[in-house]
Formats: sequence, structure tokens, C-alpha cells
Amino acid sequence: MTPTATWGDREARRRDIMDAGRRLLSQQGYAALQMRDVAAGAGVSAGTVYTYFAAKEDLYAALFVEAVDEFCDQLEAILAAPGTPEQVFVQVATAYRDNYAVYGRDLNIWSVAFQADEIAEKNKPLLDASLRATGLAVQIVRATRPAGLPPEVDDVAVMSVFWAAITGLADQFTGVRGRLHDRSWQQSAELAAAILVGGLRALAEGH
Amino acid sequence: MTPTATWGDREARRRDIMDAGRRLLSQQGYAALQMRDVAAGAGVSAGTVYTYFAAKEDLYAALFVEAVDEFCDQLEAILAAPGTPEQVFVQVATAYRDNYAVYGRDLNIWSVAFQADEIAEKNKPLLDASLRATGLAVQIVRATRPAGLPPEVDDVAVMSVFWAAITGLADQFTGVRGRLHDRSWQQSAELAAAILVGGLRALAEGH
DNA sequence: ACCTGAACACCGTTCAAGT
DNA sequence: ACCTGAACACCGTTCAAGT
Repeated sequence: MTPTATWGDREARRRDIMDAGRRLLSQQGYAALQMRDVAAGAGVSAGTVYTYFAAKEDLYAALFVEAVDEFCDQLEAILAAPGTPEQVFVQVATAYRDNYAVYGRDLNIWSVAFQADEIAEKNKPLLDASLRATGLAVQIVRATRPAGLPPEVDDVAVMSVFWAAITGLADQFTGVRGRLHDRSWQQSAELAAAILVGGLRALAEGH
Repeated sequence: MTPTATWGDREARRRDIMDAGRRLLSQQGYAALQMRDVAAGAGVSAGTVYTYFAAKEDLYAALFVEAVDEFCDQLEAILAAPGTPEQVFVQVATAYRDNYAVYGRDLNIWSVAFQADEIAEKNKPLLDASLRATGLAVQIVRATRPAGLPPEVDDVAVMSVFWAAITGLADQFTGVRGRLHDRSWQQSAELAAAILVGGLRALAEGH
């Protein structure tokens, strides 16, 4: 993780900068992601960072895209070897929580990315990563949903509700509000899985 | 909402400052909550704000406590005239969403409040408001939960899962990610209610 | 006592000058 | 071309000086 780029090697330099940023962000949080420290960590001057990323926000977005892609890889692994719907829920939620701990608090970047009606060219990677994640989530729903659900309860609707529960759980356990009760992550995720999957099953059975 | 305090009236002055802060925060978001603008909005100089709130964070916390208290008032109204569990869920979620739109993105304040093992005296109002909200949420669960749940699925465990879904839904609809699908808030909240309440019922019936 | 506003500290960002 | 680092802009915060 020590900077390795030599003079003029823009590819390695960019990697050094992202490495330095990732280290600050994941170890000390967003407030510690300061451009002077990123520069120092990458072994360059402050001005140089700006020849690689036009703004701090762009550096953050690049790191976020990287994290979303890793999360997507985990989703693909889960999709490749699915267990029961309950097990899949807990696996997805756990994978998400680890990302959320680092990036969840500052999702404002999403609003930046989608602010313009036309997606700016530089935001394309962010959009692509987001679409990949959404597509995989829908596939997972499709692979695990019970038969017999009413037609208005389609894959996207189910995903939306399950996704809400997953992000909400991750928030409880990465923030400090988790301390308001003493259940473990595993217990909470399993209970959520039991309630959500059971509720979906009940809907399918026409209760 | 125009400043009204006269020289030396600390109570009215404090109200003017909070009014100015609340207006900036709710209309333009956290990034617009700048101390110089708060001061100007309250008709005082920048330095004066600091004789009422030791730091920007304390002003934010005071506004947040105010919002939590209003939310608690809404919870009490729901508790006083409960409908079906599904209806209660949608009512609570909707009340929460409106708060979340303004304060949800910057819940970091919670971590500040609970960081010390001993709660600092100045954070007591924040703690009190938080405990009031938690207590009401548990009461609502108690009033609406089905009979026959296994003993480990107690009120707090249920609240935790339902709360996760509510915060997650609010996040979907106040952020821009909501655009990833086109369901309305009402539709999404009702589906979540049907799944969660149905799942809890299934657990109680021993499925 | 209460209030002002210039000044300080900090951090994102720029740009003239170096190699 | 690539890189440096001093300088600028902005915003939270302080404090000597006013009333």
C-alpha cells in the first residue's frame, strides 16, 4: 500500500491516490478523507491529486464504484449457490452491511450522480455499477420468490421492500443506535429473514 | 418567522436563531446550514450565535430534538387511535419519512451524542428524546403484535425489524434511489406492511 | 451583560512556476 | 507533459472591543 508510481506513470499514480483515499475512508471515515492527506498518502502534492480527480467528490465516487462492484461480485456468488430464501437474505444483508459501514453514511453522492436529467459522462461508471447491483438484486428475488404471488407484487416491488429492510438493518448496526438493543447482527438478520420471507409466503398462499 | 428579539432578551433571541436554522435546514438541507447565514437570518452577528450554541453541532442537535419530539407527538396520536397493524405501520412510516427527509441524511449527530460512555449534560435532551421515541415504538408494537409469538421474538426484537424497514423505505423515497422504480410511497408502504405484518402473523401461528 | 465584526484555523481548489 | 507548493476562497470559531 506504499506509493509505487514513478514520474509520469499516470496509471500507477492514480492507483496510489485511490489506495491512499481508500485507506483513509475505510479506517477513519469520510471526515478523514482530506485532500492534503490523500496527497501525502500517495506521495504527491495536493495539486497533483486534482490532475487525476477534478474534485474530492470524484475521488469518492471512484472509490464508491469500486465498492459497489465488489458487492456485486458477492451477490453473484450468492446467486450461484443459493440456499433457502432465508439464508440468501442473511447472506445478502451481511455482505451489504460491510459496504454500508464505510459508504452508507454519505450516500449524498447518489443525488449528485443523478441530479442532471442527462447523466454526465463522468458519472457513467457510477450509473453502471448501480444498474448492475439493481439487476443482480432482481435476479436474486426471482430465484427465491415463492410461486403464486399476486401479479402486482412483482420482482421490483419485492426487492424494494427487502432492500429497505437490509439497508435499515445495516444502519442500525453500523450507527450507534444499535446499542438501543442488545441483539447480535446474526440474530437480527435471521429474525428479519423469517418475518419477510414468511410474509411473502403468506401473500403467495393468499392469506 | 422574522426575528423579533430585542436587546438582551435571550429567550426570544434563541428562538430567532433556531427559527433561522430550521428554515435553512428544512428548505435547503444540511449543506445550507451555515453559521453566517443562520446569524443573518436571526438578525444577529456571527459571534452572537456562539453565545447561544457552543458549536454548529449543538444548534443542529437542538433542532433535531425538536423534530424527534414532534414525531413522538405523532406516534402518540397513532397509539391513541390504532387501526389494523397494517394501517398503523403505514401511518408510522409516513410520519417518520417526513422527519427523515430533513434529518435522516446526517444522523452522525447520534454518534456524537453517544460517543462518551457517560452522556454529557448538554446531550441529555437528545438522549431523552431518543428514549421517548424508542419507548413509544415499543408500545406500538405491544399494542399491535399478534398473540402466540415465540418468547425470543419480544417487543424490542420486532421493533428493530420493523424500524429497519421504515428507515430503509424513507431512505429510498427521500434519496434519489427511489427513481430506480416507479411505485408510489403509499403502494410501497402498504406492501411492506402486508409482508411484515403477515410474516409476524405466520410466526405467531407457528409456520 | 450582551453584542459586533475582524481575525484565525482549516480544508477544498487553483495556478504560476519548476523539472 | 507532469508535478510542486504557495495562494485563494470558504466556513466554523474566537476574542478584543463596543454599547
